[in-house]
Amino acid sequence: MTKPRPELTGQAEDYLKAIYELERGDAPAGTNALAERLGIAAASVSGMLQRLARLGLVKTERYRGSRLTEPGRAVALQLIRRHRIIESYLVTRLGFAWDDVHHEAEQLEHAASPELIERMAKVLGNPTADPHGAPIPTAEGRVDERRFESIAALEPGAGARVARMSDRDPKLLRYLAGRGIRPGARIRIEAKEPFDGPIVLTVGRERQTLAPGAAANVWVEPDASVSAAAPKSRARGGTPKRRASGNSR
Amino acid sequence: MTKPRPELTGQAEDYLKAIYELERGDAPAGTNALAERLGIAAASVSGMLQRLARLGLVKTERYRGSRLTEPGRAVALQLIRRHRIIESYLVTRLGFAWDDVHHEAEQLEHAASPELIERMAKVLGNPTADPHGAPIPTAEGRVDERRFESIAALEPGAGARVARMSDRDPKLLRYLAGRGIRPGARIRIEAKEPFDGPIVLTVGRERQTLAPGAAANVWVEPDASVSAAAPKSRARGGTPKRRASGNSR
DNA sequence: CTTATATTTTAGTACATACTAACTTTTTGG
DNA sequence: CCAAAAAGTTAGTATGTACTAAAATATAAG
Ligand SMILES: [Mn+2]
Ligand SMILES: [Mn+2]
Ligand SMILES: [Mn+2]
Ligand SMILES: [Mn+2]
Repeated sequence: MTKPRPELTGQAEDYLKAIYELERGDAPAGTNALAERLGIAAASVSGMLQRLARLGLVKTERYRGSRLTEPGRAVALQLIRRHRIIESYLVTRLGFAWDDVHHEAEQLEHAASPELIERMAKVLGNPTADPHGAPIPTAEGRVDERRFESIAALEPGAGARVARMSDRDPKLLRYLAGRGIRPGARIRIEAKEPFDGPIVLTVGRERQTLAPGAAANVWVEPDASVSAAAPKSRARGGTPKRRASGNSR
Repeated sequence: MTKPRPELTGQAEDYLKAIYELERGDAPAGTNALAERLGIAAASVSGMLQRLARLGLVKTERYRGSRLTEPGRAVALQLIRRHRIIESYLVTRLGFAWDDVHHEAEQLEHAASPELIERMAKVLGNPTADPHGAPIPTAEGRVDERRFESIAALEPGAGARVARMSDRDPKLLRYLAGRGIRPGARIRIEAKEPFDGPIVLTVGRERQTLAPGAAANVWVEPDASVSAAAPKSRARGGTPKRRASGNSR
């Protein structure tokens, strides 16, 4: 039943992926957000969105934003599958550094055939997450879409397990990894300065301080085994904590 | 010293590779030949050649043909290196069929970074030939450029070792492999019918008949150990044997 | 030599993708 | 509710790459 969708360009694929990553349940992906994410002028994005709409891959509401149609979503998920399997393969079979594979995968994802991807996946034992903790969609397009909270959203006293981190900035990844922060790591928030101040946390048994800009790129799931420990002091600050919502970027 | 040549498109790279493969010592690559090889209209090729000339990658003599400049040749050789290492990797590490990798490599060669290629090469132990017997240029751009004779050019009685075969047509590759003809195989020409008739040859100890159209895609090096055996009957035919020249395709 | 054929280039067009500048619509803050 | 700011779109242009049809040049045949 899979229609032989007439070869999309790599560019178009990247747009679909970006929309997938930016639309948030009810909220469609904004043109400016897409433009920034893709490093392309907003005007150009407008144009491309119209083409994608014409192809039935996105639904655009003028001046309001865009969301994927079902076919568009399917394309995006396949691309994401390719990306994440490639990343996994490069790290585990070819010795790439985990902070360095994103860029390579960004290119290869458009050139790798489904056969290649399935062969890689098989060699790897059909992994379900990439090196950065991101879930890998199945060949049928199913994917774990749970959203996690970022470290920046946790309150002092909270314990958590790092589930996933953004792979887009190698420098940031290296910085975080150097502090022991990587998928699977257990952390506990010790203190949090107001006004977007630094976050003090324990990683393993090291105490670390993290800028909220960095913390926003690390998503965690609650971890009861660590949680109960520290004193649940009322958050002291002034700024009303806006729940820094799930896994953007 | 390597100027940061401003990212060529994959298309442009493929043109350069095609020119490399089609120019023959003195003879420049013809526009029509390029067009056929690339599956593109001759008029379009004319246009691209002008752009490549403007970039200093080819030298075109109007109405006469094109040849690579030194920089152009360097680009072509790097592309060929990527192509052949990818083919080798896919066959030996990912279980691809050797008659099936060409198409995949044709895409990946434009997306794979030098780092990826060198990592693959290392894992493979820096191979010097791809699965079809084609030599792999070094990272510095050195390559074995010997030309071999095709089976079609051999006289009855001649013994030879298969050095290399065209990888462009999977069906043909499967056909030939099914007859034991693959790089390294030892053969001997038993008879050759005139007027482009079939070629009778021994592969291992099997006797095979081969159409000249197929034989033209297999290149061999002389093998003295087999050569002396059969009776060197004078070629019987009428057609003056035009030396079917080296490794085209 | 001269013409017919083969090869190659030019002209004109199209599509994908990008840009900047100018304009329109929506959102926000007073 | 309204003006300013933010977000998004349109207009006009550019580049890469392709096409077909027509013209130019080179080569082969008589
Ligand atoms: Mn990409
Ligand atoms: Mn990743
Ligand atoms: Mn190619
Ligand atoms: Mn090959």
